[in-house]
Amino acid sequence: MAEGNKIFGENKNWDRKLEKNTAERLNSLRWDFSPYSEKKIFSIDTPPPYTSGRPWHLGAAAQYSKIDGIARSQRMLGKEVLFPIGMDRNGIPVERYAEKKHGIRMRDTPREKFIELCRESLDELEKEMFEILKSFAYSADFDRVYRTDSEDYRKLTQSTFIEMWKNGRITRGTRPSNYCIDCGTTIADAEIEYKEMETDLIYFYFKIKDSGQKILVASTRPELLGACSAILVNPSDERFKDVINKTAITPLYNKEVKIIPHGYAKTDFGSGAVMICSYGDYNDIMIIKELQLTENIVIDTDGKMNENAGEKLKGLKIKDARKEIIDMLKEGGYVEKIEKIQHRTPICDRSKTPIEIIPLDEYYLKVTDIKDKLEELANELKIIPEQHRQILINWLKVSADWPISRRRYYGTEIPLWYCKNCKEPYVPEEGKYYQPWKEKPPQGAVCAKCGSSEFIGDDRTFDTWMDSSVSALYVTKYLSDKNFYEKTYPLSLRTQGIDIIRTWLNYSILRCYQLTGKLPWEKVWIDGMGLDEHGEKMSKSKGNGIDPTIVIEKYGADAFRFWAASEALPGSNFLFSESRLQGSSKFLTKLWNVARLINQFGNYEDFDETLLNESDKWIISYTEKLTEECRNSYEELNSFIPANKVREFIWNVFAPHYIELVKARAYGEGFSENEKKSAVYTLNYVLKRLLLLMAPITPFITQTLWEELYGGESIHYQKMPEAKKYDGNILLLGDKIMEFDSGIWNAKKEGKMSLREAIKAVVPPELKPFEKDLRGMHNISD
RNA sequence: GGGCCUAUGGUCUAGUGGUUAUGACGUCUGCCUUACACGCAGAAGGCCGGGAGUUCGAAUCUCCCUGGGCCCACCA
Repeated sequence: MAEGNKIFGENKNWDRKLEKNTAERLNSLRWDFSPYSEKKIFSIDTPPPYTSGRPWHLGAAAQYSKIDGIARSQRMLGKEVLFPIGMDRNGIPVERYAEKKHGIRMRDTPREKFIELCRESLDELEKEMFEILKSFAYSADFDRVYRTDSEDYRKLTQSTFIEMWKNGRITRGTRPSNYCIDCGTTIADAEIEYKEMETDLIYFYFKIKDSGQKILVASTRPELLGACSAILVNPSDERFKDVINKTAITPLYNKEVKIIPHGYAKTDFGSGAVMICSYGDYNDIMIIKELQLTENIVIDTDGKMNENAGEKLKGLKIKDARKEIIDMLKEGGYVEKIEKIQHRTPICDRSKTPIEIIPLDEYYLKVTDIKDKLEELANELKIIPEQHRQILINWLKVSADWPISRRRYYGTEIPLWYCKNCKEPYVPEEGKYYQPWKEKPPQGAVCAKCGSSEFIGDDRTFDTWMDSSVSALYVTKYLSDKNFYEKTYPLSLRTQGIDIIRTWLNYSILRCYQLTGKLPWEKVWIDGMGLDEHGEKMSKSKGNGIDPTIVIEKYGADAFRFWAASEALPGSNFLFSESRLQGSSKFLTKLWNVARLINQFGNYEDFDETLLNESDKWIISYTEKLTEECRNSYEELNSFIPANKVREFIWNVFAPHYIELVKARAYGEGFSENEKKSAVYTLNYVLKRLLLLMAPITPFITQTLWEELYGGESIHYQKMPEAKKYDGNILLLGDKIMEFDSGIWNAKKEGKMSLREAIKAVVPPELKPFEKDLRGMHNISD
């Protein structure tokens, strides 16, 4: 206590320096989870943050601080809380990061070496992320961090894949992929750049079958004419009303294609009629899928035209084929005109070559046949806030089978081999981590079809969402501990951002349902986005990301956490604002000074509550009502309400009215010993309660004040008190007290009196029980 | 371009059919009142984005428009 007084004496403001004094004790608190606890289990599936070159900006840190508030409040509400922390470490972002950092290209680097470089980067980046999390006292189980690229985790991803394979949930199909002809590989969306390039827009005619009519089509990709499977015109376009739904004949190829009315065709571009080819661009993919048109591929992976393009074009490179076919169209008299246009072209970010869309053989996870069931599950799930359910439902409605294989290096390997003789896939047993690109299949592997024992490993990896979509299974020990799994699955809660509903939420439900037949959680808590001060999403490309460490160093972690909790209701977007953050920091200083004052008076813990003064009964009733509101909100995973209610109470009621009302009594000036004790007891009663109510949101200041004033076990091991019965009538009288105070203050102000000066005033009859305190507070004379 | 969400004093936010619309930050005025000047007290500031409708009555419900956000797709 003596030391405590010293801390109070020297520090009039709460700041980062004081937080750092407490940080070590705060971060060393442990909450070991036991599935056998008698307490109610509350298990949380938290997002494993992506460990990549992507900066961990303030919006993300704010979200994690709110999630931590949920875990802390649930502990204080008496639950046994499973609060794991994972690191998502698979996939393209880290590959790109390593490429940039070392100035290398993934496919020019030996795979083994490249993986090693990725892992080094991940370890460095991960360290920084742990530091950030600990800087604001994230209270997850850091002793058991999981990593999605660990052998154990990848084993789970692979085992669940094998299980699904055996259940017939995996299919093969071709998928239009980005392909760079110069690099000779598929490229990821992240590796695509867009560049304005000048291109020829060719206007040429198709004949209409069984009539003398023609239709004029404009295309930048005439070499795909052989792949044309439909012509689209806008249904409202008067120019085409005579030919809609008729059949056109492709020039040169003489194939029949339908003229289909579709909103995708814009009346003001080109001729208004667009030909759909497999595949000119991504819209073609959408349209071909939507209208169930047949694809006809005319370009091979070497960038040359194939036999489907016809004798004259076969073997030509795309550019040459385009020239050739334009000449052929001209010769045939089909061409109306050629326009030069600026065209935003997708190009490979390395070779700067325009990308081609070419179908490749990929694995899919079946979705379409269980869409209805998934929608039913999505409706059963409790979603906070409710309004975000629609986003999930909308995606479920349009979801197709999920392509899960990727031609990348740093990811969980697809655990398959293929028979050298007959190409039949060989699937190993679950329960082991496999690396088919460098390992032989398990000993004794024999092809089920032809009996051969020679195999080639699949060198692809999974889409990263294949890993993260089973986080709910990993943290509940689906594979490794049956008892644990049964006690913890389904989990109580999934927490995540609104931006990954289509991916993480959607795929997790899909995968976990397919494997367990159940929803993975009871509730999902979906937070909004942290936006910059202009309301735009923080991102590396925009350069508007704000570094949370700088903000935390400047204003303190609790100010940051309090700001995050109090700024917006869960689910709403929140804009970064330095001045509001400052406001939070001022509030904490206010609380600090309230505690400094109360600390001076000591405490009388054994005071008999039946002897309480009326003013004290008033503020205690107020406190109980506040407790009720806060507890209810915490039960509903909402810290916005507690943060704001507590701030309003402290700043608008407790400090200006109650404390001023009883200050003289607490000092013992002109009051009996019992009256003094009653005030001091109540001041501590309320402060203690406020600290408990705020502990989940602001762990540093509450830990510090609790240590200084009340000692004993950490505040974070305490239970959130239940609200006692309170007197509604006295609360109404309290409002009158506050009105009376304002009246006096106004009168003194108008009379240019100092607040200490004596004033003549009449205390209204209903405030008689408070008269002595009021007279002391305002220095009222007769 | 498509889907969804959203719009409250200078800035942010509560409120979700019914008397004078909540609070914070900022602004202005006056105060160092033995916890706090990162404070105290007081004040100004809002046709609740625009338009139409439902209703006895709308910030609150419906439709349209406009701005913003998220995800998806990116113009033959």
